[in-house]
Amino acid sequence: MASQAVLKTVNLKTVCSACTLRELCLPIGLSKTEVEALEGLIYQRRTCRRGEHLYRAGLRFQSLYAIRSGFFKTYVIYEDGREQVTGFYMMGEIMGLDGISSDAHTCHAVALEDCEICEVPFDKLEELSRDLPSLQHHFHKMMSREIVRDHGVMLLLGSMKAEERLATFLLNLSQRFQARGYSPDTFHLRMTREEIGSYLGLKLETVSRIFSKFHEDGLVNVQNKFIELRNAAGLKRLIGEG
Amino acid sequence: MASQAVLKTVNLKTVCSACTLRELCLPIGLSKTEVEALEGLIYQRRTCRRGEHLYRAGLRFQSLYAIRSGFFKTYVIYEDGREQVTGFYMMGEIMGLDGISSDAHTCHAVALEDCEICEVPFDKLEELSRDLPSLQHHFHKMMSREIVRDHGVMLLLGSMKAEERLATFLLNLSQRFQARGYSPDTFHLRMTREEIGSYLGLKLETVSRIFSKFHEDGLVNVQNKFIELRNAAGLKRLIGEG
DNA sequence: CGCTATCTTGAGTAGCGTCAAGTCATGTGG
DNA sequence: CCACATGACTTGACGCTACTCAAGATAGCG
Repeated sequence: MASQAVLKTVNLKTVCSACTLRELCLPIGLSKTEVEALEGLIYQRRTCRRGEHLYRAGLRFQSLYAIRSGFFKTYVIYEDGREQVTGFYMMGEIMGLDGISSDAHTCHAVALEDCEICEVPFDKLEELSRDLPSLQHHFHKMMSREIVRDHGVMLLLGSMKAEERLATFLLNLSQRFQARGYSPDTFHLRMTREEIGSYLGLKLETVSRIFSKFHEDGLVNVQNKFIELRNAAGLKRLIGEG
Repeated sequence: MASQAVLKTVNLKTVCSACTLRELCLPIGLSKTEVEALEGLIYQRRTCRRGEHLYRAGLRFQSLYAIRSGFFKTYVIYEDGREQVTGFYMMGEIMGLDGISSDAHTCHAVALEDCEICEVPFDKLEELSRDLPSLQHHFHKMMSREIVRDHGVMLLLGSMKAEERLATFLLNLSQRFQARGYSPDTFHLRMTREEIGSYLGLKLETVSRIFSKFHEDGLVNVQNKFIELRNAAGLKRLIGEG
């Protein structure tokens, strides 16, 4: 508990230029002075405890949020109460891009574990990006990447079977952990079966059953939220045969 | 044929400031001089015949495309040949935003009828938007709107039943036609049942069956591609009861 | 007018959802 | 530190939705 508090303080002092995530986050490809300018506009670095909402649909949009550590889910709620998870976000990723369209957030963002985030006021970011073409361009790339990511989810939801969806999901997580320097084969799921199911358009029982089947087939070891990929090639093959 | 050619010439001469779509397209909210600056960077206005591809996945990304008239679909193809329609685009809408992320288009765009489009070189647009904050902001809104739209499709694909999906689809088309000054109750579908099905995560037979059911229930008149909404409220009610 | 693409409709089936019961993990208060 | 409550997960039985396969009708186009 004490060591955690210390860690938190250290991290919160870190600036973009010293952040290990700068190659994944907004500063990608910026020069030293450009990164310093970007640092200057970060409104505040703060923490978000597990279960806490970072923002809610309908609230006024003012800032984007870069995740320094931790794990979030975003979701939308339809009029009749239906809930759809629209994404899982981890360190180095930017949340809140959906809010620009109408000056209000259109989805909810909740922390799935204790998190640290950098709040970036959007008007300041637009202002700065007018002076820094490379920041401007990288910001456009990040928005575009979100669109491409969503197209991938549409493909998954629209034309994959349940097993293919879960295999795709696991391989995607694996690849993102690897890009952040973690093991691609061994990781903890931060979300429940129900949240996975919502994201993949499946019921939680189906997710559970398929985890069990993958386990039996020797593709993964599953112990609750602890996942070990035993045969990533097998998972990939599973997707290609639809 | 002759009258069509004349029409085409007239339209191609039109500039943004005189375009009836300026309230839906990039010039939204720009001043007169700003719109003129935007006009200056439009690379070319050209036509695209039915069945012709405007761009293909993998090709170098250079421009965005604003639709002046006509109808497009975009789709992605997975390694194994699976095809997923990711969107239908009509006049005033911008295509190609997905290409920014990697300097290459990530999906295919094909005209579903003869079209007229304005090609906007992206580097020029970034350049100009550095000088025109309102253009910059509106461009960001358009990208964000695309993300929000995709979230809506994810909700549809992830948690709606077949009938709800088709009802949502019809109401969405209706609303977009209305926003363009056309009848919200009477329109021609430009796409096949198979393309609708791909977009909605359904098979073409299912789409056909549900059209027939809607017809029997007095919700819509369906005569091939000609659609007449007879009871929009009924369609809306149908969605709310999932 | 005939060819082809598109659409409709039917019958049978597979895959995933629903409902239900029971197990396991987590955390809290006594 | 243990007992218990609560939420999360697993597994089974059954049912329904949407898919598959197939045949025939219709529309669009040369």
